Amino acid sequence: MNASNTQIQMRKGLLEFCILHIISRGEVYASDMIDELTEAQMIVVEGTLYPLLNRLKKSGLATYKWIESESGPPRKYYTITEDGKAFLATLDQTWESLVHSIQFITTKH
Amino acid sequence: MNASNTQIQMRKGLLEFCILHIISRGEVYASDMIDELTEAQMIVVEGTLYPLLNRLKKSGLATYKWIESESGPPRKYYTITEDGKAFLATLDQTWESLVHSIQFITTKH
DNA sequence: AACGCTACCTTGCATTACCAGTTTCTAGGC
DNA sequence: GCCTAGAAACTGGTAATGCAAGGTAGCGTT
Repeated sequence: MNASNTQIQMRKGLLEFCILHIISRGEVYASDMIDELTEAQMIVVEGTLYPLLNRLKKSGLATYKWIESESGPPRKYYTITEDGKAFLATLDQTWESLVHSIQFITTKH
Repeated sequence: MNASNTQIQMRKGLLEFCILHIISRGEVYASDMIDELTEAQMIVVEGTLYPLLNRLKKSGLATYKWIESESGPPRKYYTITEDGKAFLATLDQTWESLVHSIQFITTKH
């Protein structure tokens, strides 16, 4: 039970939330997402991201289309679906509730 | 991939954080903790709490002593250790960082 | 002594993130 | 054409955690 492991565990499930937000703003592919997450200090590796994207696709929350690159292999550009938008709205609420709950517990005299 | 499951996943690792905060305020036993968490709208069941408390004990972050009840079997009253206080301080920082990261991602134009 | 309640604990399952690779595809040099 | 380098997507295997559904034991009441 060390701090780095706890950090990982705290982030569990929040990645899905972050990815949905990122793809809700426009078409991006995996490397773009990693860049954005890294900028926000949420380090993610490819091996984590790809299974997550496949889960989102399989659940109908996200979709993608192949777009050829000017240099290199084609890329999967992801976008959010209508179902994804609705789901994201509930996740926003869940996150708000969670923040309030933690606030309540951590600030109690 | 439904909302309730996501809710569960989002809370992963945060329970440990909450429990440490609760026992840092004084001696409590399991039912007290569940009451406090429920009041904060963090639903927890016994099967989740007891293994977590054993982990905290085994890691030296928390300790307990048996106290007899006026009505019923004796109870384990938990308190935080010095190591637990130090660990809790790092968790406070981790939580702050996490909130900032999510804030950064969810509010980006 | 039989029952119910309380408190503590255990087992099996599902989910998720990480690590360490592998495969596929394109571009460019020989 | 052939080979290498690099980018992009993907794939087991492992570890950690929460949940559901139980089980065990002590205490008081009837």
